[in-house]
Amino acid sequence: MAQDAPRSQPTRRERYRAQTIREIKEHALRRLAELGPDGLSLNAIARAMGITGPALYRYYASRDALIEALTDDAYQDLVQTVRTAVDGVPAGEAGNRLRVLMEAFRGWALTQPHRYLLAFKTPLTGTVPPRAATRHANSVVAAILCAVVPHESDTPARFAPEGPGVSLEQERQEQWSTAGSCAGVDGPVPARALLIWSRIHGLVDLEVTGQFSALGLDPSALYCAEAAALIGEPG
Amino acid sequence: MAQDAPRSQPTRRERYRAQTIREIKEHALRRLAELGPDGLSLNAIARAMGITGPALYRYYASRDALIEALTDDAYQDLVQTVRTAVDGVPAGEAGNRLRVLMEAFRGWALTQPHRYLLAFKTPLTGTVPPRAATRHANSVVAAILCAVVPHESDTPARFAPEGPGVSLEQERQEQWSTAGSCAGVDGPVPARALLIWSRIHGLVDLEVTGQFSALGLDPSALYCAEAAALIGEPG
DNA sequence: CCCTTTATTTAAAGGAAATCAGCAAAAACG
DNA sequence: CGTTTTTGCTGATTTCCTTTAAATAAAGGG
Repeated sequence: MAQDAPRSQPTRRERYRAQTIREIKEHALRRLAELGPDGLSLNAIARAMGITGPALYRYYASRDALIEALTDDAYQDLVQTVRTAVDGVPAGEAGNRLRVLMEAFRGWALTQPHRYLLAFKTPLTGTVPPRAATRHANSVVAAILCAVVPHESDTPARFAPEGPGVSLEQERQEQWSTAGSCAGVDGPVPARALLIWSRIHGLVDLEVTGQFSALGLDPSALYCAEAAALIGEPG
Repeated sequence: MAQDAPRSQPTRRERYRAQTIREIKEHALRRLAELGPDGLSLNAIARAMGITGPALYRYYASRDALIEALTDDAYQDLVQTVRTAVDGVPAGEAGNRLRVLMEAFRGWALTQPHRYLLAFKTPLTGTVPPRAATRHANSVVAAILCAVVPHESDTPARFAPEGPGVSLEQERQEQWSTAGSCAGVDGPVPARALLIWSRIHGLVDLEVTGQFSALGLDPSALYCAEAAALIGEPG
């Protein structure tokens, strides 16, 4: 947990270890893309890397730990991609920012569907990820909010009725100092961000899982229609 | 393949076999609900039934075959539930039909999230289900269309641009005589049904996977907002 | 009562996850 | 330089799963 190195410079070992971890993730993502989430086997990754299975357990405590790390990376990468894309559009052009947001989101998901499914297909319900889920969901909503709330705290309506809004503020300050640069996002999440998220997710998820192609049609026009609809009803 | 019995009455063996299949599915669904999709093991099912593992291979050729059967059931059940719910509302009240459609869809998904995930989170992309995917997607769209297209072929816009609209009509007549009662659904799927589907799916999927509860909020108000929005822009 | 079909079992091959004991090399320390 | 510790890895083992193949019990039909 606590790093012994005083953060002056990473030792040779640390660099080597970090590189190995990177290599493990690369192989894992490759197998994930080819074989699907169930085909992800630590043994196979090790074999592909030229080492034996148990060697990987020095880097990840279990198969689930590796999957969790990949999921974390996926959320982070998705959010980062969306953020940089949106940041390329002036804050004044709300409509264009939304369009860019949707295209960035969709593009990321379509170019690496396995990672999108890894992030959103896993039933967080139940017992699987306790805190990570909150962190991930918050990061996505924060990115959307950042993208489309024009100036500052617009917040046309609020959700999160009365009960369990406790652990939210905690999490936000514990783990989310990196989010930053989003003004007026202290209270419950504004409804507009959730609306946008659910519409984007609906389209992207149906497309990624192949439902549209099963129907024999191209959903591009639907994205345009949804973007237009969202711009038309800006809260 | 071909049934020898002339369909006059099922023999004792056939009844016994059907009951066994039902029992297998029950145990499978129970384990699916408890352990998730990856925890579904033919051996465990057999053990719970008091028989040995290989005995199940008389009923399902493989684990995937069982999953496929469960997926088929899930789609059929979902569509059936939605249809009967919507049929309880007069055809004139388009807004209420849409609301009932959304609530039926959501209710079905929330009461059995494992079946919803089984149906929609399996990456059909790639090699998994060739024809079944088309059948399933069509059944969902047909049910939505049936629910909300007011009188007959409204079809405000059309998708499926030009290319691969070949196997659609074939499938529709081969396997879809049961759909029936849907007027004006010969050509490409109207955009409105896809719009409704993607919005419902976005909300339901985020809720089922626990993203909303991870945010600490109740998405009920979002459903109302989306229903109102869809009624407000009826194409 | 025999014979065919069906249901189920045992046996076994093949693979994966996870854990343990042990070995070698690099690093850290004297 | 030499010793100790940490780190990376191997091999063996355990358990569990899927799936095939062969042997056995049960049921139905002539």
